[in-house]
Amino acid sequence: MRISEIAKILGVNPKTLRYWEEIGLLPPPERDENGYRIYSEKHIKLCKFILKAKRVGFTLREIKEIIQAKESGNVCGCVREKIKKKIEELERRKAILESLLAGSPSEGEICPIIESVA
Amino acid sequence: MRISEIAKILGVNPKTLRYWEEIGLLPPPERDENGYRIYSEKHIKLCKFILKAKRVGFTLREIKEIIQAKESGNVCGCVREKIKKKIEELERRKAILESLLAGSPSEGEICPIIESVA
DNA sequence: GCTTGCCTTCCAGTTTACTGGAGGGTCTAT
DNA sequence: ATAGACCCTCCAGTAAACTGGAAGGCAAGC
Repeated sequence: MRISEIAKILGVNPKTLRYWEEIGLLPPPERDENGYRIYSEKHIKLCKFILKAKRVGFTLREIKEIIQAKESGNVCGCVREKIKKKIEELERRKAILESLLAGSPSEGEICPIIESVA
Repeated sequence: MRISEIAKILGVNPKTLRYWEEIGLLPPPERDENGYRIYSEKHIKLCKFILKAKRVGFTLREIKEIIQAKESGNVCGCVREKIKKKIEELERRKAILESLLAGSPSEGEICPIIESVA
């Protein structure tokens, strides 16, 4: 399938796919005799993974590392480590946010954040 | 106190403080007769708030909005809304990450993420 | 008096993840 | 045969949040 078709399925701009290819995130697809990129189901799966990984906060660099780890075999430990660290980071953030929300006992009276600023 | 002093206290680059001032995040401090910026305790508090807000994932633009909301009075609702949305976002991310980790039943055998890719 | 170490402004570069446009080729329908 | 919708490459720009460097001012110490 051609670039705009897969882009539509994934809900991304075709340029984004070329960009991912350019930075080595996406393996270069076959080309037809016109030089048009021809993508396969494998690409769709990989792109969906990339989008998912992006949604949870991995950078393209990190995603690339995960994909490369897969290719060289030694994967799970590395990936699990990354994910656990992300979760810890999210929990830290959440705790701070909740502490800000919880700051004022009489709900909605004075904003604890702004209090802590002023 | 001068720029490098406050920068040291906060653990940031003096350039960062000038940048924050430039984008209107930090109110311009007084200047001494040489034109040097002179910061007060108020600036330290505000900067600490900024750093905290950054740590939990607010952008400088959002932080600026919060600070401006404070100045115009109508604050708490807006800030609480923002925080709740951030928390929801974090929870969504966390759920996805945990689903990835939970994917393989026999701990450490096959990486569910990579499985879902290949 | 000269170096050192601050400070100033201004301009320019960095990273990440795209996005847009120019300039040009190809295929299909009318 | 010509318009429209694709595709290609390449170059350049965007946004966010800095960071670096040049060029120059001031103040203290040897």
